[in-house]
Amino acid sequence: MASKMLLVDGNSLMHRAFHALPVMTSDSGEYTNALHGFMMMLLRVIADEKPDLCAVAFDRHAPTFRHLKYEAYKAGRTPTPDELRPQFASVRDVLSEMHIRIIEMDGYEADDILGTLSLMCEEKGIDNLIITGDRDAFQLAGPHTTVLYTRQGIKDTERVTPEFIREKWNLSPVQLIDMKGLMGDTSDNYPGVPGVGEKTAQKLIERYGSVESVLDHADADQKGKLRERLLEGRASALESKWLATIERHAPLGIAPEDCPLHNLKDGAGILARLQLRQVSARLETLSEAEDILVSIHVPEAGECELLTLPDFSARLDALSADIIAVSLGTHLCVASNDGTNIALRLGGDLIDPGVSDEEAASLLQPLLNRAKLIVLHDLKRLLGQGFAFPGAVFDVMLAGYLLNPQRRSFSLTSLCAEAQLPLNEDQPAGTMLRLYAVQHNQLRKDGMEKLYHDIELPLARVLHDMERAGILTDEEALRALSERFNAHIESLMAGIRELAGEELNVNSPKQLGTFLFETLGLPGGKKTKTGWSTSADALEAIQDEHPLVRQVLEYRKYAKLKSTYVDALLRLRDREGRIHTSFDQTATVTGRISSLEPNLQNIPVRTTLGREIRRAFIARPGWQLVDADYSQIELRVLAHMSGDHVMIDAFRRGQDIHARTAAEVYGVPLEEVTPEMRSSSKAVNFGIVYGISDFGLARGIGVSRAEASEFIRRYFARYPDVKRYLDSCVALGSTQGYVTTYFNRRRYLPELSDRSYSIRQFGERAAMNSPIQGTAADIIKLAMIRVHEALGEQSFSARLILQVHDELIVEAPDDEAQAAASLLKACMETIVSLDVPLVAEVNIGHSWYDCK
DNA sequence: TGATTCACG
DNA sequence: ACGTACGTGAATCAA
Repeated sequence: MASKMLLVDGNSLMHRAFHALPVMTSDSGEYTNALHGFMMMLLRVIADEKPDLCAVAFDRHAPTFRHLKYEAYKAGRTPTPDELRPQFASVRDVLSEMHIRIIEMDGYEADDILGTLSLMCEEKGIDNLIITGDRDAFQLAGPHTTVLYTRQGIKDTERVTPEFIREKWNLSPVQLIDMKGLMGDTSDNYPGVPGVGEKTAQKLIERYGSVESVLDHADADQKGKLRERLLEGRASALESKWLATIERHAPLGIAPEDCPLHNLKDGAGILARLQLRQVSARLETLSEAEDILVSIHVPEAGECELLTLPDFSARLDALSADIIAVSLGTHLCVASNDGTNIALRLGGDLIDPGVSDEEAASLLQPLLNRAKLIVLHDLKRLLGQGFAFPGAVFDVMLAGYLLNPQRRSFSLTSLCAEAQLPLNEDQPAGTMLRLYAVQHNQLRKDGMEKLYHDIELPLARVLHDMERAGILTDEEALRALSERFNAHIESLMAGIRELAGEELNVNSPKQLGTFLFETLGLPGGKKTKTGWSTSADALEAIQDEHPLVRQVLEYRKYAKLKSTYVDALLRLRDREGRIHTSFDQTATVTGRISSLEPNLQNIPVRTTLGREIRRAFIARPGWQLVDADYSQIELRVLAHMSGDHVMIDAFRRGQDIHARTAAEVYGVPLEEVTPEMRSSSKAVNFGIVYGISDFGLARGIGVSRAEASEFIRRYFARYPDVKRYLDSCVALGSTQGYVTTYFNRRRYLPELSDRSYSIRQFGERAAMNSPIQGTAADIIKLAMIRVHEALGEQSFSARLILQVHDELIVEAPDDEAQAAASLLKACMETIVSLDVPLVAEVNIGHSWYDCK
């Protein structure tokens, strides 16, 4: 399906609407008649024409502007009535709430802007419709351009096409300019040739083709009064023609594709405030059908040809199309929107060696360099395989993730399956182009284009650089820890065997549970789905019952540290001793990134013993680690999103938020908060972020469920806006089926309509937590992109190497460490501006352990 | 493969 | 009458 653009002359339509309707005001006294008429008109056209792109142009009244054309225009115009003027501000507000692009520019009138955009559309083959009450715009009509002319009122419209103009005047659209040059225009205050009206002008242009030609032949061909008038009016005619010509090459810096229509319904709020009931109703009807409005050009993909290396290479060289899909699997497959769809077999066997990844990369690189857009699957992976993408990229994997982060697979196969696109395993590039079209549309419809282009996609390149850089580990330190832990493990194991008096596999929860609670008959055993619980929680509760229990807990601690961390790290070091984790950008439903092989986001820190492992993460000799972490980012996000004044006040004053919470909830002055009061309040703050439940809180701080419930009640009494906000998350999640972050990242919550009570409860907690956790994730992702960019631009040798959800780690040469620390802190604290300050704490040390 | 446990934010 | 704190990944056991 092809694109379709709506181009609206804001000034012209507002004037038309104003004069067509009696003055109306809202209860608060704002004039709304022009606004009402304008919006009714606009929404009707959107409903009828179903455009997917739309822009509204306004004249800009810049007092410093001295353009001749503008002055001439202004001179002939009556001043804007006082009842209309404020409505121009309102219409801008409404349009921006509806995400409709407003364009205005010093030195250009609205019709110049529309003329420029419609020419761009013509060149790209995008059908476009210009809505205006100004007949001058007829000159813009073309093969893809129709002028929707609104007559005296606002209901009656005429579709002006080149054919219409030919029929009516027997002229081409641009010849209307010539006609206007001769006849002039009283309302726009240019004279043309005095005494020449529409009929005469039309006949002359029909015969001679242009003003210049009419004038050149006037002396010889004409006689009498007309000859005299034409000769005398020569200068005036030429100037009038120039004045009547709409500029079509204004330097807008905006392309049609930058003006997508999406989420119009976001304007509902402001329309309600302005009491535009009819407009609201029309918007609502329209929004229901909104998803069928969106369409973009889907390139046709022909049959895929399997080619030999020379043929493939020749076809690549000849390829000039602008959108190129590239897929790398068993075959290197390339498709483009000019219909090309070719494949080359990769790898192969001993008999037929085929083409290697490196050869494929160098073969493809020239195309990657010159293509306007490369569509691919998993940018970070392809960067790792040696491909470079200097230009624009669309990653269908990341788009799929944003569209629904909950799906279990983001493989090309499963993405295509969901979009109902048949995928041939050997030739996926053609299908990928179609997938791109579908996703591009959907992202726009869901309002996630900015999130995609400004956060998710650029982050893939940052993560690639971080993976490649890796972090240095100290082999000696790791070996020493391994042996030290091993000694503990062996002696604990021996002790346990002795106490148990039999061969007991402590690693087996089943064996351990049976032994403790049945063989030994210890009291107070809790059960899980499959048997006795042997979790640390359960064991701590019975540690005084038998000496073996404490030993098991101890054993578990050391075994965990050794196998999961120390030994795994030793295995995964590269030749230089660096560890390269993989960041998975599509693993979480909230928008966080995850780290695997090894997971460097769960390196121990909470216990003294575990924290020792951080001594093994070091900077190169002569370098430092610079570690910055956000302070309370999730609670700050909550304060901002809920708008709760008490919480905002606490952060603005730089107070200890848990202590302040305790003071509020216990009703004591800040100075009188005891460590115990602070500690339980801290647990409640955590609970709030997790989606509070009395049961969960009771377990968290070891009080009765009733006490926890009372605690929560008091908390919400002091933070009423937090309560309102969390409730609204659940309500919104239920009505629209999903919740969103500050940057419009989406999480669907089918759990909220599940039959099972406990699943619905889970859905509610997720509805409260996801916008908070997700917004924090968005913020640090933005900070990572900014830090990465700043380090590069300012020629630092320092590199971003790790992210741990609210913490960034940079490796920097000694002499850059201070500057890198300042840069990190500044980037992280200023990356977004919320109603509360963001605070990042920075530390420099040679090891991760030292960054505390 | 799923369940359990435990490390992190 | 039900059964929960939110989000992850790795090691291990038991089918």
